Amino acid sequence: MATIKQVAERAGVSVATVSRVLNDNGYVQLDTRKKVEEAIDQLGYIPNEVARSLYKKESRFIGLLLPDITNPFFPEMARGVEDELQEEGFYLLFGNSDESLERELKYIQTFVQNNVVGLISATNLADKANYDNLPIPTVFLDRGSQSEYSVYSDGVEGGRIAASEMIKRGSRKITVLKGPAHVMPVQERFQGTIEVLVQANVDFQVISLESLSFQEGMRRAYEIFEKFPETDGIIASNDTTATAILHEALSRGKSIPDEVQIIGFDDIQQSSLVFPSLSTIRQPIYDMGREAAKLLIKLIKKQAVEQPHIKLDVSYVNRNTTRKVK
Amino acid sequence: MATIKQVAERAGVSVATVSRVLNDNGYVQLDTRKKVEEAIDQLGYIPNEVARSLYKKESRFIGLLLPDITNPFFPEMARGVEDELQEEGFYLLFGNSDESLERELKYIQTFVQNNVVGLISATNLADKANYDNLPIPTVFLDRGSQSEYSVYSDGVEGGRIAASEMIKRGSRKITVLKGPAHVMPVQERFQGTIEVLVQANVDFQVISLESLSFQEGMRRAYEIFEKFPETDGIIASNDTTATAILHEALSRGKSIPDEVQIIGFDDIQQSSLVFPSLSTIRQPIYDMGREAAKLLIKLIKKQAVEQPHIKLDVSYVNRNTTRKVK
DNA sequence: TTGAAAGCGGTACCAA
DNA sequence: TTGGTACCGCTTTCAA
Repeated sequence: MATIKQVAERAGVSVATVSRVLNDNGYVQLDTRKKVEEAIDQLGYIPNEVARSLYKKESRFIGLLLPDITNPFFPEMARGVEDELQEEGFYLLFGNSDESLERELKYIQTFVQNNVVGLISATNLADKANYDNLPIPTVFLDRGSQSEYSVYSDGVEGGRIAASEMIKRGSRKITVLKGPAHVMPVQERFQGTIEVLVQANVDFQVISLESLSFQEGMRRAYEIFEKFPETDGIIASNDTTATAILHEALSRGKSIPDEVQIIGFDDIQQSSLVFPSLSTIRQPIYDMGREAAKLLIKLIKKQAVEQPHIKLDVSYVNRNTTRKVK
Repeated sequence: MATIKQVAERAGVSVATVSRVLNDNGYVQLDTRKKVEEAIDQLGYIPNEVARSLYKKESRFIGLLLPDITNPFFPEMARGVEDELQEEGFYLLFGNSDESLERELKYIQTFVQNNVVGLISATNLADKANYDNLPIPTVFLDRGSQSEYSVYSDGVEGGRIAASEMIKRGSRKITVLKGPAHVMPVQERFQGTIEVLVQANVDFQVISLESLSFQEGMRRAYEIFEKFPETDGIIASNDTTATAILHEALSRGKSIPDEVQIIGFDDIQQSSLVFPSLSTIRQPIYDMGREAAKLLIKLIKKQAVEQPHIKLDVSYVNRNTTRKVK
């Protein structure tokens, strides 16, 4: 790997001059610049970003913290983040926290140690202490509006929509899934749903979920159909649990959506591929990632931020686990 | 952010001594160490990895290059890589190449500029030039055995298994999908399949795919059912295209698996969630990621590598798009 | 318009 | 057992 010094020698100038042509600042005579550029070409020189980062106390890296990339919700989000960053010349350092506060802290520390210039976090931590007095801006993704900077979608409204679609489409004995307490956006959905259900005065039950996994969905689905066999509509916490419920219903010979309607939340890719395809509340997952990156870049560049909390709209996606509007 | 110098001052020792306690090498008197540790605690000091990296000419980062994390095949792989790395104290720098040679090169360059110590690449590049005389070891993932170090699964055998299961389960007019020429592992599957089909002397057609996307799968599915309505078995290039074919078949009222059997390849998560659930050839995706990371770490540590090419086994997963063995 | 040199925050060699 | 210091590769100030 060639260094700036070698380039300088070859071009017969000082390193300062090379640095000037590299960064295109300060005065450089045209022919001097030419000589330098030739030397750079000949040596195949690329500047060492580590040295730059050390001096400038900042890198081109942004840290992205996710609960688990294996959860189909997150790849799309990560892609949104990356696409936006990439356009702005930033790069991604990435870690799965796996719901471990310790692992999360470890990643944050490593990020900071490496002069990362910003952080995007989509973890579900109960505890914000990990993020206190960080020397870099942080944007929280998909976690409601409680933090200083955040990008999220309108969970309460999504929950409302789910409930009113369910009612509109004829369900009268509804079971609502309540996601784990520490997952903020899932609580908001739940609230929105309950609000509408209470107002409309329809019968409903609540089943609590310990996690948002497929397996937990299966377990609870079993419980639902055993305890509340008369249920004719299920509002799930997310698409993964909705899919689990769909499976359990199908394997019990329930006709979907005729006997039971199901509405999910998120609109992950696979929701259109299950059978029957899943009606759901769509979050603009990719855009959420993109917006978070945009906001973070503004913060990094110290540009004015008009909206520290960006709330994106959700919408109902009508597929085949719900009936026609009556 | 405290620096080593501040720690040294506070502890009343030299930076050299602080460095020694930090790295736990060289002689340090017990009470000196105590003083230093106290100073570190009081200042909340964490060493700057950038400075370390500059001096040592290596970081704790490994670059991971993927075609597209949004493709459900890759998250699991990335997770395998990360889990292994994390245990060894390495971190992940990550980029989606998006099938663009240029973008790929850009990422590789950035990785190198940042003293990354190793590279894992799962892209489909036709062109290996991007990887020539890199100063760091590279492991190629899911790309056959042609490169110096590689981790992949036995595609040829997988293709054979798919064909023989298809025949065993009664299909006699088989359509085989042929993935894009530049995607190596997909070609191997194809070869294995053809080999068995020819040997068994059964009727078959080949349909070429321009990509492995769901949309392309839909297009070709249409073509298959129009051109070869008598097809009674379809061997897809991967699970995504298999799922597309399943949809098209279902929407044409074909009974699956009675009229047409379908076998996919990969066993991505969603394959067990589609309906009917997809019979497929399972690749150990997570383990592939993990093995690649293991191999790379060996290379980085300059440990002996007995196996530069690691081929993992595939297996048939019997689900509901295939019939009982006759 | 150019170059010399200090400094970013560590590590490691050598001398004390 | 400890400290002084050169050095990693770059940027930037200051002087020429």
